[in-house]
Amino acid sequence: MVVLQTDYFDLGQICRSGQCFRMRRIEGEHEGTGAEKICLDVGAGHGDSKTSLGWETYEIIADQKYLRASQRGRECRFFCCQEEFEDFWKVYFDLENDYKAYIDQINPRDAYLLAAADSGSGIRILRQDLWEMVVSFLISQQNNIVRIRRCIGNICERYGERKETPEGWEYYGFPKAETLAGLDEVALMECNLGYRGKYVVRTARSVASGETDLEQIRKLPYRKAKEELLKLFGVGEKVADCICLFALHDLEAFPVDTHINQALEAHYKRGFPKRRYRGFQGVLQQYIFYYELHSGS
DNA sequence: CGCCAGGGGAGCT
DNA sequence: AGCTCCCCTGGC
Repeated sequence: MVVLQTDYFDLGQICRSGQCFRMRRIEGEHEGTGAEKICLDVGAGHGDSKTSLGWETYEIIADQKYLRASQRGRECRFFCCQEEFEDFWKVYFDLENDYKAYIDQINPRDAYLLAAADSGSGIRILRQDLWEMVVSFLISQQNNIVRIRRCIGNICERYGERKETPEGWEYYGFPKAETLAGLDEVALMECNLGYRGKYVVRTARSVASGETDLEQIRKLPYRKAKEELLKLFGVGEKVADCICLFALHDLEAFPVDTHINQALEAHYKRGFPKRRYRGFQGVLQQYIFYYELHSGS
C-alpha cells in the first residue's frame, strides 16, 4: 500500500468528472493500519452509504490494470505496491503536475471561472489509454454518462479479458481492437451501443489492420494527432478533443459539448479567453464541465 | 403513445 | 461554416 498526502486531488471529483467511465465508488471497510481490506461490492447506483471514519474507497480500471484507492481529506491510500504506483498510477493520476499553478492563473475578476475551479479543484486530467479513450468517446456521443458507463461495462464483460488481482478482486480488461474488429457491425447492438456500434467496429478494424497506427498518433503534437483522429469513422471535433485531452494529455485541447457551449454562451459572450490560458485550457474546460454538471444550475 | 434530449457526426451545399 | 439528416435509448 502507498500512503500519500496530496492537495488538489480528489478521487470523488475525478470519478464524477466525466473523463473516465470505469472508475466507481465502492464500499470499503477501513482498518487503521490498512493491513487487510474487506470490500463489499454493492453494485452500481447504491445510496449514500457512509464509510467508516469518512473514508471513501474507489475502484479504478484502466485498460488492463486494476486499483483500489481510498481517500479522506488530503490523505490517500493506494492499494498497490510502491513500484506499481511509481511506474503507473502516479503518472495515470497526473500527480506530478502542479494544478494549483493552473488555478492561480485564473483571472481574479472572473468570478465564474474561479467558482468552477473551486468546485472541482481536486480534478486531475488523467493519462488514460489511447485505444480505450477512442472507443469510450465514440460511445459518448449523443449519450449520457450513466449509459456510457453501462455500454462500456457491457463490452468489457463481453469482449474483455476476465482477470483477477492477487487479492482476489475480479475485473475485466478493456477489449483489444483485434477482438472488436472481428465482430459484425450489429453485434454491439446487444451491448446497448445503438448506432454507435458501427463506429466502434469500423474503427477497431482500422486499428487492427494497421491502417491507423495509434502508437504513431501518440507521438504526434496536438494538432497533428487531432487531424489523424478525425479520420476515424465516427470521430468529430468534440470526440477528437476528448481523446487528445484524456489520453494524449494535450492540455490545450478544449472539447466543446452542449454543456460547455451553454456555459460559454452564458458567461463568455465574447468568447472564452483561450489566449490568456494558452496551453492549459483543457484543465479549465474540465472545471467548467464539472461545475455545470454538479452545481445544479 | 409521441416527444425530446443525451458531453455529435456524416454528408452535402 | 451552416444546414439537414441520422435514427439508438431512456425519461417524461
